[in-house]
Amino acid sequence: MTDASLSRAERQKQQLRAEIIQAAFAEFSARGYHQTGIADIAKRLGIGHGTFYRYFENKRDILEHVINEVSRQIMETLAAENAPGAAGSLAEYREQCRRIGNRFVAVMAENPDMIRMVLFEATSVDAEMTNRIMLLQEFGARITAEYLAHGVKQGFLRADLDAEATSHAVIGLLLGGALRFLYKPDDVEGRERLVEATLRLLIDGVRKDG
Amino acid sequence: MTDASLSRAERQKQQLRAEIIQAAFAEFSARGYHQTGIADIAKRLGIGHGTFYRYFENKRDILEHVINEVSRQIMETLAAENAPGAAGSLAEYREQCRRIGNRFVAVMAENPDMIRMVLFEATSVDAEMTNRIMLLQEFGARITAEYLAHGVKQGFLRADLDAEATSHAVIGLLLGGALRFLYKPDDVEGRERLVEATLRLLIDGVRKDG
Amino acid sequence: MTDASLSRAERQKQQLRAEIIQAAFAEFSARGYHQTGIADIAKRLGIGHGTFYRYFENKRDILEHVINEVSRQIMETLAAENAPGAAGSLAEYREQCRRIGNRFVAVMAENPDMIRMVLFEATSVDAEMTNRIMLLQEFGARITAEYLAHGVKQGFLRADLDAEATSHAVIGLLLGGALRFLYKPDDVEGRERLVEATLRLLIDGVRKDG
Amino acid sequence: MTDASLSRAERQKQQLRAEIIQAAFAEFSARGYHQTGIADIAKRLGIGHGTFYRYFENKRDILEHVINEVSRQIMETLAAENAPGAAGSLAEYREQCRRIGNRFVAVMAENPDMIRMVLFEATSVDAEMTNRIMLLQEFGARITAEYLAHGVKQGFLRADLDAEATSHAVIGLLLGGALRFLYKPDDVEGRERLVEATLRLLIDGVRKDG
DNA sequence: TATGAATGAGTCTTCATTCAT
DNA sequence: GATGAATGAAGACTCATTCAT
Repeated sequence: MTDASLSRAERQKQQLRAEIIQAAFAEFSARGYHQTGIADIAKRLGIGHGTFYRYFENKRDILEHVINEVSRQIMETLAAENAPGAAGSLAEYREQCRRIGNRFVAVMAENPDMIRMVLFEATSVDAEMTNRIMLLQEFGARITAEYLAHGVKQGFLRADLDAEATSHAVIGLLLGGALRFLYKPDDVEGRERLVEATLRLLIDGVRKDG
Repeated sequence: MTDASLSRAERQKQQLRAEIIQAAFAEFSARGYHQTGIADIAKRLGIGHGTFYRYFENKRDILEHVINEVSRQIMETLAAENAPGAAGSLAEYREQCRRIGNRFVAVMAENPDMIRMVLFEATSVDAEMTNRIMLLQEFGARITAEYLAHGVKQGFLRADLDAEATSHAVIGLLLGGALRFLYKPDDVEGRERLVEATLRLLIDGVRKDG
Repeated sequence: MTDASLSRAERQKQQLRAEIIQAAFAEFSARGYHQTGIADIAKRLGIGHGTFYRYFENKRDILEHVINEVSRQIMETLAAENAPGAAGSLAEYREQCRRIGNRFVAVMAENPDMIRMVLFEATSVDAEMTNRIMLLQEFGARITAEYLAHGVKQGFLRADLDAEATSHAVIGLLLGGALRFLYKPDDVEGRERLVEATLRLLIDGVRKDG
Repeated sequence: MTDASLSRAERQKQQLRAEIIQAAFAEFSARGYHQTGIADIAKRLGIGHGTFYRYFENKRDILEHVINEVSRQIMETLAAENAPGAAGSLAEYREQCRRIGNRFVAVMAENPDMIRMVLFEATSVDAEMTNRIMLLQEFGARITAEYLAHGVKQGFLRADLDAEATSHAVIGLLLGGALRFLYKPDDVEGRERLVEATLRLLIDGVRKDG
């Protein structure tokens, strides 16, 4: 994202831009989008709040960028490292799911506010923003569907599995898990049990000869 | 809720009170809590906005009542008719799940804004309100856990099932399904496929000898 | 004020009217005119606040009647019993002043809110009402001037006394004393010392051969 | 109060702050505290009413500052120039009283609304503010008591003078005089007669061998 | 006649956004 | 480019007053 060919001033600008997004994320998460003023974001960075408007159009604009950033991280989490076609057997598939699950858990544990941001704050602004969140879900579902379809083709998931419909159910599983982070952020044991239960439910629910 | 022993005036008051809650629900769902003014609610009913304050303390208060009403409906939907201990076999259990699922779908289909209200709007107001929503989830999970524990005891769900942890996963399934109603309110076919896929995932994921 | 020839209903009406004035006085004194609502007055009497408007035009109107009542009491206190021409010597004059002073103190001690009402509340409403309070002062000054003029004529007050101007100064003495009741309602000893000091200042300040 | 070391912007800010206090004083005096809106104050200065809130917390806050300013001026008037211990004889004492009296008259004549502000408006807001006004009186009384006590010690005021109690009576004299300014702002002759009569009453009322 | 439900004018206050310095 | 002073639209809430029952 940062380019070595940029001038020093240009890089500083990019840097501040990123910091504003970070600060906005922090404030929006902590107090909520509607309860946060532009001045709060600026104050957190120690800059004048007029400066904010040199980097972003308006309050809605910064939310957009915050959500973009969070979306990017979530999508990376779900998509990275594990190609849908990597698993060749149910055991490998189970391992792949566990890896993704653990990665998802790790990211959420590190920053539980990400889920609050996309599910609670972004969805209270306007239809367009809510729609973006829905598309994010859709994206997750599509990735998931590919995994499932691959498993069916490979023969270790049951042949009559409705990959597309099931993928939405799987996204629900992820959502349910994520919400537990918000309600009980410190319940590490409960979280691990939830991961296990979810994986078991998922694998047993989709595998062949289940 | 309405009492035949109440005077005519008293009944009219109860009636208007209920209508204000209805109107507030409609406005909050349509434009969002933060984008809705008390005047909007009053205008929808054709009453003066001062009248609103004869029935509710303030904006936060009406939200509370709206959420109470929605919560009540959701809890009724999940809890009514089907006792956790009613199923005696996997087949009966499957039927029970399908009945609950269909009922849930029917309620959501009739009023998809209920989920928007609890998941999107209520969660953007303050910590206390968000917590209430979390408790609603918790309630759903507890009911679900009873169903699961019963199945384990009866022997048609696998003995090593972690009923409590799994119940949270099941709530996620419900949530995921509900969100589809918001994104694609008119996709009846997709909805039916999702119900089927979710039931299949759930049953196969928990049943014995899975 | 109440007339035996009035019908029973009429007398009840007069009675309630008087009670409303009493209640308004109590509320205005306790919370202040601007902080008191018509509903507060009605609630104190246990009547509907619509009823209020059957007895008084509006909020301003009830204040007018409260002030009239208080004015009447104050004027009675100052004027009653002691005719300006009653004193024939300095000693008698001193006794007369002491009697009036004690009477004034007794009335204020019984109801210190009277002074608050006329000096603090009534004067914060509008020019017309403030003017009425000023006229009340004027009335007090005129009575006082008569006492003083009489003393000059009788020869026990100094011949060059400016009765009219001095009368305003004397009203100031009364005011100053009255304010002490509000600030230190329970300082009985201080009050008695103030009465003594005021009388001494007054008598020595106006007597002949001073 | 203004500091030469302040930046230009800082000085302008101080300036506007002072102007807002001035404007608030003018509006509160003219229409009354309760009848004055923040918008009225802003309009008088030709500034947006949002600007007001950059300088003062709320309506109550500006009143506090107005009263502080008026209090300061009144206390300066009463306390400045004339040390309580300056007079060495009754003649000097009389001159001192006349100087203070004239100064007081001059200040009141220039701005008769000061007395309206402290006595009428401030006392109609809440108990705390009323108490501040009482303390202002108390302050005046204490200064006065020092003058009186000094006179007693010097021997030109009578030995049995109750300086403290009498001081409250003297404050009453000042109050009574001040109220005349409000009722008859243009009666210069009456005012001079009142000053004379008050001084005479005061001096004769406290001097030795009276 | 008494009531209190309904009303909306009026006011405070916040905060996103602009722009002169 | 950065700043923060200024702005006013917007919105929550109160309460005196009216009037149907």
